Amino acid sequence: MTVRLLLADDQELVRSALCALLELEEDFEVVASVGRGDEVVDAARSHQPDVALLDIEMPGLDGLAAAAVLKVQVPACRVVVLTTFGRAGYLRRAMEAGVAGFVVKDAPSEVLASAIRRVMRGERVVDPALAASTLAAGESPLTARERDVLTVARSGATVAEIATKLYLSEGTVRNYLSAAIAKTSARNRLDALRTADERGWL
Amino acid sequence: MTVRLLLADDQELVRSALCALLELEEDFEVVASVGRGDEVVDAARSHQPDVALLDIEMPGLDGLAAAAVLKVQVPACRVVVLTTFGRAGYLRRAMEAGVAGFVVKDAPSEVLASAIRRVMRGERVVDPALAASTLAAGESPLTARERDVLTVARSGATVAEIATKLYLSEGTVRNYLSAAIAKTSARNRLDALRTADERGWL
DNA sequence: ACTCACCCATGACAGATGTCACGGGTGAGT
DNA sequence: ACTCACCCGTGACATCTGTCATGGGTGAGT
Repeated sequence: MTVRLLLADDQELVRSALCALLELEEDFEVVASVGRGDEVVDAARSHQPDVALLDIEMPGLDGLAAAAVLKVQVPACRVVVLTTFGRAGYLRRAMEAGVAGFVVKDAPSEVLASAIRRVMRGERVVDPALAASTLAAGESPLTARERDVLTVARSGATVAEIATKLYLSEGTVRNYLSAAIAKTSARNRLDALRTADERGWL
Repeated sequence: MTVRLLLADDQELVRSALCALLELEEDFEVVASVGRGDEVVDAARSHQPDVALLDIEMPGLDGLAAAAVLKVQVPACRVVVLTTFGRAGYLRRAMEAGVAGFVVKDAPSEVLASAIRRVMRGERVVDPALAASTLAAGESPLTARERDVLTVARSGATVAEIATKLYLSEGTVRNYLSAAIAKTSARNRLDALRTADERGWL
């Protein structure tokens, strides 16, 4: 019984390389391959894969968002997220999206193959080291607004510009930034941005 | 006549996937495969590949630095840089390192194959769109010291901290930062960091 | 009803940051 | 010799940031 696979990765070369790699396994068959997040669901509907391998960084639709939609629209298709970064926030969001497996790209290829097979048996597969770091990073202490302010600040905007963009007063923006800096125990706006980003709090 | 290839990429999965992909071609043979930049030269010496495929982001030694060393130590081995980002600065540094080809990972797989074959014929291969953007970004107007200050600032350090770390006075640090901000026509330290990074000026 | 967390805002203040003008030292190129 | 670019520094100034106290409004939970 062969496993029918859907591949989604925005990097053409990586995608076709993965395809070549997986086709080497006797029991795998790649039935569809897309380069954008918003093409995942359509492809899954028409090809009915058993497992979808999704990268997170994709144009159109985030891989995790795609996973969430897939969960509803094509529930028979299980999702394995395959991404470059094992960042804490990603894992958390992935779990919330109902993902069955989470594999980082610097794992050896046997890990991916075995993850796919185990997911097919109904198991949930996550790299233990990753799970630990996610637990360590914890839930995001940032409120919605604090996140908003931080993400706008990321582009290098001044307080005044953030205020205009979010229809807030400058004082309010400063307050949110201050709160965010305190919660990340940073010294700076920049520092806060860095650590919040690292822990997947954005 | 088969082309002997050396693969270097820190992501296990991508590396073995690329290996599978390239082995599909009749005239390619992967003779070595490493995951760290500082293993490239040793592997090249012992396996004598015709072409080395190097990723840029690697632990130990930068892919471009590895290319430069290779140029001297194993001159018979041509280098093709294969990387995620087509950032302007990378291309420039690659050319300075004497690289023969530059391919981005979101190119289709035929591009990589043909690039390798063309490099074997002695040609230089660069994506035209990439070359154009590099030309547009231009040379870095930043002086060495301005770069230093910026890179330290990246970690979210304050002026005082940067000063201590670089053994400078605070005033000098402020001056350099100010100059860097002006040269990138940014509004901020953060903004300057962003744009300088984008253009490969760091 | 009451608490609590979050939203938004204002005002005030210390300290950090960015800008400017200025000066002195070095080495490379003309 | 002279220019020029870069290095490093100082001092002063305006502005931007980050912090704190304070207060009002909302909705969810007890």
